[in-house]
Amino acid sequence: MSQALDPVLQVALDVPLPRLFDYRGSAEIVPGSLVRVPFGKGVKTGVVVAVAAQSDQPADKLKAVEAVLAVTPLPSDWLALCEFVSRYYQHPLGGVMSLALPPLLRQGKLPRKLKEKPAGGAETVLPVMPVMLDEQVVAVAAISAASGFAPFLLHGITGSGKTEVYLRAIATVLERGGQAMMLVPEIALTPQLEGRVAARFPQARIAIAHSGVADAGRTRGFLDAHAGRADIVLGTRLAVFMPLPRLQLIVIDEEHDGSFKQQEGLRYSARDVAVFRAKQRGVPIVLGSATPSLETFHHATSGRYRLLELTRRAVAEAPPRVAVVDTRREKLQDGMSAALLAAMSERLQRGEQSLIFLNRRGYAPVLACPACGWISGCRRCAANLVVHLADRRLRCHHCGLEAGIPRACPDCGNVDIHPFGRGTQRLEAALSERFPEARILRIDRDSASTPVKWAALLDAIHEGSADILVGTQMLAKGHDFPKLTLVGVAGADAALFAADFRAPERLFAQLMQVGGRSGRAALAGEVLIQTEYPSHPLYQALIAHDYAAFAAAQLAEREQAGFPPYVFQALLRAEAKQLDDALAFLAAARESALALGGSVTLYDPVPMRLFRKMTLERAQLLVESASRPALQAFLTSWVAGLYNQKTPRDLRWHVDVDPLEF
DNA sequence: AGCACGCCGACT
DNA sequence: GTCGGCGTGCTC
Repeated sequence: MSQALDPVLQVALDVPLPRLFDYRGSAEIVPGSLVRVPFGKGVKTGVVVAVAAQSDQPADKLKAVEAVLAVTPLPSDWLALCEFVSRYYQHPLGGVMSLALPPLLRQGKLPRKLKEKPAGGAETVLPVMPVMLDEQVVAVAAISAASGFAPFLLHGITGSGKTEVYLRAIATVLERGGQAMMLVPEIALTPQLEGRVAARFPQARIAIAHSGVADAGRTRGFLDAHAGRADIVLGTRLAVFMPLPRLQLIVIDEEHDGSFKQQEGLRYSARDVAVFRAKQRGVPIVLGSATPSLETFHHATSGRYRLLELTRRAVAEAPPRVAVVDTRREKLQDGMSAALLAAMSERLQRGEQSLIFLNRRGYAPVLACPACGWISGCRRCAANLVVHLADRRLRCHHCGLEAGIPRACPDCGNVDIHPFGRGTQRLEAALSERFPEARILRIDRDSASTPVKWAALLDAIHEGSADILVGTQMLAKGHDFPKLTLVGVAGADAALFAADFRAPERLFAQLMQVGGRSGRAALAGEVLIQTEYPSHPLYQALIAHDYAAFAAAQLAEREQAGFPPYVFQALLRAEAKQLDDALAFLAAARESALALGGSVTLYDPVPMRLFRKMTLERAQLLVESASRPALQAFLTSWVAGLYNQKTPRDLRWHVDVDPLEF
């Protein structure tokens, strides 16, 4: 009799099904509780999402909750955040929560008893507060004066002191007894930032949240934030899910960076989720960048976000001089123009450093047979194996497949096969021939494969034991190289006319960023871009250091062509053993979408650019709408239908809302 | 996703 | 005669 009065708990479980599971509970279990429940054969950990008087399920199917974890129930705003993410990205709620919870809680465990860490160091050293420029003062004042939801774009050129603005805004929040959350794109950037934050706020308790933090530490950080013990949460995209009862400020550094978007599983954008969260909690959010994403810049110019500009360098005298080298009429020597070589030799004589930046993706050399046209392809992917001379191996960058370098062409037996394509290794060899006295350092995935190797490379650069650096995107981020005064850029033109409409945006950001590596100390910097399109607006904007002009031109093009941010997109992707199966699934999904109606545009299913990965054939279907709510409403009913229809066993599908990569 | 149940081949 | 292949179906 009393059983019928037991409350029904709706529990989110980490199973790939878009629904909750009902259990019999007891009156003291509230939403937000973590519970252990019997599920199928075993036991799972779940989150109580709601409590109801009765269930849609027949009473005899309901099982009872086995245990309640001794954790303060998660607050309703955290549940609402997960529910929003689940709805927006069309991902089961249990899966969202599983990602949002730290590893131990996910498994239903608790970390070992917390050591009470004394708040603040014993000897309190007063932090050094740099003097700010007027623009920084204005920005800090605007952020600190904001009340309620207030999104800011902090657009500041490299070296203009964005971090100082963040720190001052955080200081205000801490003085008011609030918590602050700061997200950065990469794990590699957190240690140095952590040091800087800790030095500035010796009294504050800081929780670090990224995938490199050990399970117990991450779980403790989560509980510290949840209990209000942590004052500052610092981390990568997953930190956006930390529960923060006293949240008063969110900072997203390098907001344009693509790594805020997860590219597998739950494909969420931590930046966009953070904006939702700021709105939900009614707090200011600062999106900082030297090269904002066009989405964010569009919001800023249309008045949805408030624009704060830092136009002056706080740390160095002048921004680097940017110039183009017209390579149309010139015979390049190993890919380098006479002007670039001359500039490099000048730096050598002066004892300064040069950096040659190879932009083009897939610059890596493949093995090719000139006799029959054979190329070293990957068995599992629609990609080529890349030659790694360091350990004389061929490697696939998509699936990790490795092979030795064959002596002869496997197709025709020709022994004269060799790497094709100008990679960093080739360039390094050419440079050491040309500048035999120079100490050359190559920085790529091979030479910086581990954090230790990477740190050693950075040390070498810092202490000046290298004259010429050769590298790819890795070098663009985060680090100051005081002796670097020349950046040469090769192979950038491909991005100007790429099929990917975001390629120019990325190129601009990258060149701006890599240019910012030069001349950050007392020495003036110079950037030389080799190009066959010297008058291209993108390069002209770089020369003029005019992000706004570039962004305006790009936005005009996007609007004209009907690309984001003027249209909203989602992709349905499918992968199967046979490409035809993936395409057939998408074609059927398209038919069901047409039956639903709604103001969306449905494109044809097409194989993905990397149409085979890990032996699976992949295809995708693009959906667009000029209206975000219309797209969302459509996706909700469409995806519900996809879950209900039975799909072949070996076919996997997922939705990518606001995709960055096609 | 797991993990069951459920019918057809090569093994002690 | 069984062990076991992975095809379908369910999990409150």
